[in-house]
Amino acid sequence: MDKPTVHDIAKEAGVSLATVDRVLNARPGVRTKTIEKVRAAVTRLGYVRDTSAANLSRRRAYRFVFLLPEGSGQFATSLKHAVREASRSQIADRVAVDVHEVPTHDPHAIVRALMRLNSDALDGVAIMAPETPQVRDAIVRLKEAGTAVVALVSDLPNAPRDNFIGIDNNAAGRTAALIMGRFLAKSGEILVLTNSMRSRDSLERRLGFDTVIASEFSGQSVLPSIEGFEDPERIRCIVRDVVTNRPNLVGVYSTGFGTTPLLEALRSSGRLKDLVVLAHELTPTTRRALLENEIAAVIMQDVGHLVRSAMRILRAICDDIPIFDAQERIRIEVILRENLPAA
Amino acid sequence: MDKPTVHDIAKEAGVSLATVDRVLNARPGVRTKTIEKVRAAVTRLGYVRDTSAANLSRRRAYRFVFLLPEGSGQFATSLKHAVREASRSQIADRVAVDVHEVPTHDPHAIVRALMRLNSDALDGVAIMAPETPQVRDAIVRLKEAGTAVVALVSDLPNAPRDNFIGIDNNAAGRTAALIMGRFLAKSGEILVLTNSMRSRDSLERRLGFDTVIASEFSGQSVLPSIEGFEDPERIRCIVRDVVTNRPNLVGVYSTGFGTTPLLEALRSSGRLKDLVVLAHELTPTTRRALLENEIAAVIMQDVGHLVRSAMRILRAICDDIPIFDAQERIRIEVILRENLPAA
DNA sequence: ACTCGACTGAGGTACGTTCCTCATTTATCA
DNA sequence: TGATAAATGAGGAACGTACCTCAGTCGAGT
Repeated sequence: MDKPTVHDIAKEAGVSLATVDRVLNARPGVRTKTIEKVRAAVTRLGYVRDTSAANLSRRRAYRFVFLLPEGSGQFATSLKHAVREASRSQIADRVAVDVHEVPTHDPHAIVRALMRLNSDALDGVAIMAPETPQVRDAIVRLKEAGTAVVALVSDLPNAPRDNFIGIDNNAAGRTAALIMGRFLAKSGEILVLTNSMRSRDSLERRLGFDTVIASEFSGQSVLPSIEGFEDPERIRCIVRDVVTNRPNLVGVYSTGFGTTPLLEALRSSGRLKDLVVLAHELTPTTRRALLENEIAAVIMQDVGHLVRSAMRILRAICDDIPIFDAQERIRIEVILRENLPAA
Repeated sequence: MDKPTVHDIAKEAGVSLATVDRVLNARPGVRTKTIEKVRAAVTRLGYVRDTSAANLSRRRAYRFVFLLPEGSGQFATSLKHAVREASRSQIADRVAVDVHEVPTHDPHAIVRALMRLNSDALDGVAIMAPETPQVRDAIVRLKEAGTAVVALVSDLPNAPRDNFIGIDNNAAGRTAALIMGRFLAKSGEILVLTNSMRSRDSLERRLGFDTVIASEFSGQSVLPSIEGFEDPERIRCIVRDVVTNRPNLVGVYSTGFGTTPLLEALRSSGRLKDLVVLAHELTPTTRRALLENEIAAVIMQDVGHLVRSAMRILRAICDDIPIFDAQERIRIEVILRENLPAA
């Protein structure tokens, strides 16, 4: 009736506890035939290892590093905050997390940060960074040293990362397009502000957006992307320019960072209330803009979920246990003024 | 450097391990002064009890019951599925879950099911049922017997439930209204199909919906609610009637069960594609309708999250440890065709 | 000062697992 | 067939906590 333990397995298989242990932990010195006997007993009794007891016994401690974009961006800040919060919860039981900040726009700095990581004192890494050949090489090295690696927010599909934790950015762009198309009362031009076309997530969002607008809202035309490069002044400048020269502008889609200067520029142009504005990520800026009806909708991913997911997945990889996908799928959330989560 | 243990606390406080144990587990026979000393040591060292070791030691096993609406409704089915799935995950470590199904429309049956529960063999209950005085009394009894009780999906605000796990249904209705209002190209009449005005969640959704339509989309008028009472034939009938007699109908909002017959009736009327239809909960029916562009949007709550949350919260209540709110907040999710989660 | 009861200490066992050591058995090959 | 290595058994200590017993200490009231 009770959950079977290793002792039960030993009895059932007609072997000693030591042998069961050797089999369960893949230690050498057991005949294939004996291994089979133990395996059979395990399935027959439906044994599942008690992870907490196991971790207690082996004094397991997980050491994880989060490699996040440095600086004051609101999204990055909330990510860091989420990491801190998660490390104080039950999920972070027996795990020590370090956050390393790197300037995202500098590929060398990212690689340097990756190289600095000491695989001996490390069990897993969660990386949010654009993919470059050097980054890929650094990840190969980490993997070879036996470190678990997951990509966060922006995928690194050509690197041997164990997992990607984030939304399907193409679908996010498509979703934004659908909302934009249906919210727009009249047809005209749509401005897309991206972070940088080098970063995979921005690119995919733009692609998805264009596809849906083209196929379903052919009355609308999408202007070439503006790259913000995280430079507020640059963004303000360009946006002002577009607003002045494009009287036919009806919508704006901000795919990444830079929503704050964007809104500033639009606000001062006096045309903000006539435009349908969509942005990504719920930050103090976008929250306020939603409440003021300046932004129609925000596409977001739950950073708390993102971080907790990363921790659970890193643990699962370290322990070589299966990942519970349903729990880890990051949703593309659509936030309107009325379903704004409590601050 | 390492995490402090009870031994460290004992040393730090200058008392014996037994005393620390007495204090930590609120056992009698310790002077207030000594309690203080131990408490001080705990905060000074930042001690946190190792829950897995504790549970291992006390051979803790949680026995929970989920009281869910019986029958074939798609939402109820997916809830039950989520319970099964969750009980096979790490969250369900050391917990045994039972699902009891009750006919929701029969208040007596619910009460009978509640009375049948044996508090001695039970640590917690998650209930999804409309609130009636009898239900409230039964919950009072459960609480008095020391059982943890949480309300699921539909709140029981006047019963002494420990917690409500579900969305803010008023906000959900408001969100639906906002989408409806912005999606509608022309003004007209909106039909609202509810489950039953007796059930709290339907009522709140309707209220929120009306408020926002009235205040922000005054061109639209909302027809009196149709109560479906989970009777497909009845729903088909009434909907057919409304569609025929209301040429000015522009939108339909289904707040609960009954979306399948609703869509059937609308489809056969030939007017479906001209209407903006909103529904609740992602089911095979609504999923398909989204893909076919029959439904514009679905408001949903993640049932998997709901169930896992319920389990975590029930555990937390049993162990008398704080609840990690950020993780437990159930989001009002807006699902469009493009951000449909993978099946 | 003595007694009684409340408080405290010391030590043990247990939970299910890991990871030792050491002795013993079994299979394999010369 | 004996030597040798491989496989197995038996047992114990540890992880951090809970909970038990029993003996000892302390303080208050008489």
